Amino acid sequence: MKKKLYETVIDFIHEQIANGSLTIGDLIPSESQLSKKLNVSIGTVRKAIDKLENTKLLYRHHGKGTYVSDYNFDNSMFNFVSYGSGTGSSIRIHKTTPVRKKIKANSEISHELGIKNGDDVIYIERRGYIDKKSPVMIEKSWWIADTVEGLQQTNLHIPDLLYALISKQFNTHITSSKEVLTAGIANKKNSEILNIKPGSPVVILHRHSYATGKGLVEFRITTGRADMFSYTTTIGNPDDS
Amino acid sequence: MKKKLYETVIDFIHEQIANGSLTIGDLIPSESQLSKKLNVSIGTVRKAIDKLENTKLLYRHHGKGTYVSDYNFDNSMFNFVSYGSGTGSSIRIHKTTPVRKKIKANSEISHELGIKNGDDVIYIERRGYIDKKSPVMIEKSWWIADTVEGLQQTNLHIPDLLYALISKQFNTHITSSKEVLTAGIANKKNSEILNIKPGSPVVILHRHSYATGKGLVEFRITTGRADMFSYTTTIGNPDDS
DNA sequence: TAGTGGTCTAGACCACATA
DNA sequence: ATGTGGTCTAGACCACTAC
Repeated sequence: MKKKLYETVIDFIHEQIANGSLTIGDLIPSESQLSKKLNVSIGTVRKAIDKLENTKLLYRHHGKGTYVSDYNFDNSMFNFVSYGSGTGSSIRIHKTTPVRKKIKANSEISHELGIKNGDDVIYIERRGYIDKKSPVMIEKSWWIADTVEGLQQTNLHIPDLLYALISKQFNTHITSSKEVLTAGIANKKNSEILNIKPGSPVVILHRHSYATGKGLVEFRITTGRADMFSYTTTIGNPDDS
Repeated sequence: MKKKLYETVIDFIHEQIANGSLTIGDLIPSESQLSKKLNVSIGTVRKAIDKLENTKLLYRHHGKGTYVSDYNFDNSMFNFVSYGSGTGSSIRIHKTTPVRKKIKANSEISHELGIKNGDDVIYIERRGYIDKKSPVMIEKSWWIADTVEGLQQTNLHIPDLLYALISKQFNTHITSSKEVLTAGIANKKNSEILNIKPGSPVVILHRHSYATGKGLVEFRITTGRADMFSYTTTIGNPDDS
């Protein structure tokens, strides 16, 4: 398949972000500048930026320019909600990473990731905290080993925003995710970790994440206290209203 | 504000669907035909169709044409899930409408809809069934009265797909919605309706819906049995992967 | 006034589907 | 071979922002 011109523009911007030339809040070069630099027409640049705006990596401000957004795939649409308020706030959760190792995929995980039983995967278990006390969420994720080889090394610091690391370190850019949310009941182990009574409701989120040019790369299960999370999303294009 | 040309194209297609000239599965006129008919350039037609494809009203098939999709805003991303399976199926739920009336908005509803306390709203209460037995969900919705005046008349049949009626009858086209989902516990009244034990987990969905040219028009609260629903969504643009 | 993104045009050429 | 959507070009003009 021939590479599309607007994809080279997308790749260029991804690269600028990955290598640190561009970071959150930065103004990217104007459309006409990119057009000259990359030798493509301005319409092609616009198409590329349209796509990146859709994925929320960039946002435009008429008359000023186009900025790198702070949109955070890691938080997904699954947000901490402060007590009593129904509005999904975007309080950032601090995460620890108690477990990380390379393992062989069992039948469930290989099925979810579309690989063969026993293939290498890198397993990461994280816990999310609002404050110093007990965690409010447990996050288990399995990565196809090839794409993030080395992530299991304990000398590699994992920041709160895992995908930012994945982008910089492994040149793997998560551009979309599919999430399925259900409600459930905490089992004994999870209730101990989350410091809630066994039988308390929890929200369970299954996520499949896809990277540019690589397809499905991660499967993740997040379990959160039902009293502390809500899930917010938008359907359709609000700009059309 | 001056009307944009591509909006006239969007309006044209909405109208064709609303008046029945186009319906689910139909091939819409080709881009060049629309371009001639509406006296706009083909690029403008493409931009309009891009937008409608984003809202999932249309989908394109290279070499064949552009079709009206069966995408259903009513079902939202909140889908019935069959027992034991974690995959969100798209089984259609049959709905009854036991309550519909024009009322004055209380403080909560007026706040949610951005209107004044005591303004007219049309209240619709519906229940969703998988089979003939007990309902699996309760749906309460409040509409700004002006936009759907007459919806409260009991001689007006409300189909399972409420938005299809709203589109045809009131020329109001829902193009986007914001949804917030939380888990909760069934109160006494709801547990009786849903035929579950009080204290059982339920999923609670708050939805704000927006229509072309009218902004926010509906606020809705849906309560469903946690054992029978999941919520599925996609973040970003899957085509980029 | 200069620079940005937003809209719109009028083509060319390519890739896919159908007959 | 014909018609469809998909990519790409090379402009024009408008609307918003900053100085």
